[in-house]
Amino acid sequence: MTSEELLTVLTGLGHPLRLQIIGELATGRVHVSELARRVGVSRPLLYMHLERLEKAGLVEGRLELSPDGKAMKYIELRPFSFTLTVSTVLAALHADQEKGHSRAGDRSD
Amino acid sequence: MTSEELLTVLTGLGHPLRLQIIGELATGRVHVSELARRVGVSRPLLYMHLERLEKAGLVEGRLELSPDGKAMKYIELRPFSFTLTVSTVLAALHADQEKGHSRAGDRSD
DNA sequence: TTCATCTGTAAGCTCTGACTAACAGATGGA
DNA sequence: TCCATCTGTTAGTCAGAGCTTACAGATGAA
Repeated sequence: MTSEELLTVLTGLGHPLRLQIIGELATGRVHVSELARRVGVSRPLLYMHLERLEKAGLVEGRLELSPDGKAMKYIELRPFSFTLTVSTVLAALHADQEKGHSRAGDRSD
Repeated sequence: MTSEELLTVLTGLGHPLRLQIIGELATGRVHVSELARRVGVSRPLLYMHLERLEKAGLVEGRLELSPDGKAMKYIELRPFSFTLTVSTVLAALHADQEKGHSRAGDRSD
């Protein structure tokens, strides 16, 4: 795991609303509009946060057809487990060098 | 651990430069000016990042006198270990309610 | 005294993450 | 038809994290 991937997870979880979203999804999958109502935010805003969670691989969206024929996008939690220690960080920084990234913040692609 | 504390750690680690700082400190304590040189940033900027790391409890600063009488602020890593799972998040959200932190979307059941 | 090093902070700029308002398209039902 | 629901996107505002420049004070050595 590179530091870039690690950072995607860290900053992905690093927002109160996104923690709340994780909390809501813990009990089962929910479609977007319903989720927006539950956490009390607008849909466009929710989309933005979901995008970050999805990029971090913490959440997954699936478009389905409801019984009454309406398109519904269901969001579900992807089980995750990360250990945060000094070793984790060192491993990430080391993985960067293997990939040719000389420093944590470098962007060559 | 409340979600606020969890977020302090997540956003505390959630920056490339701060990961790099952790990496530098892993081999041993370093004083501020030297650390700034190693990670290649200005001292004022480093102070800002150190402040965040310190608030998250990941790092500790100690002012000491060098052999030649100069004041030196040594930064050292505080060993940490956090597990990031859905349960962690749920526990944090639960801890919030115990503390009476109410939000807009809170349920009272 | 002057220089080089260390400490610490304040003022300001920039850029992006966070957020709102408004749009456009599709479906089922009254 | 019109209304209610769902989907998705764009344009724009705003606040704060991130960063730079500049300051001020202390020490030891030349």
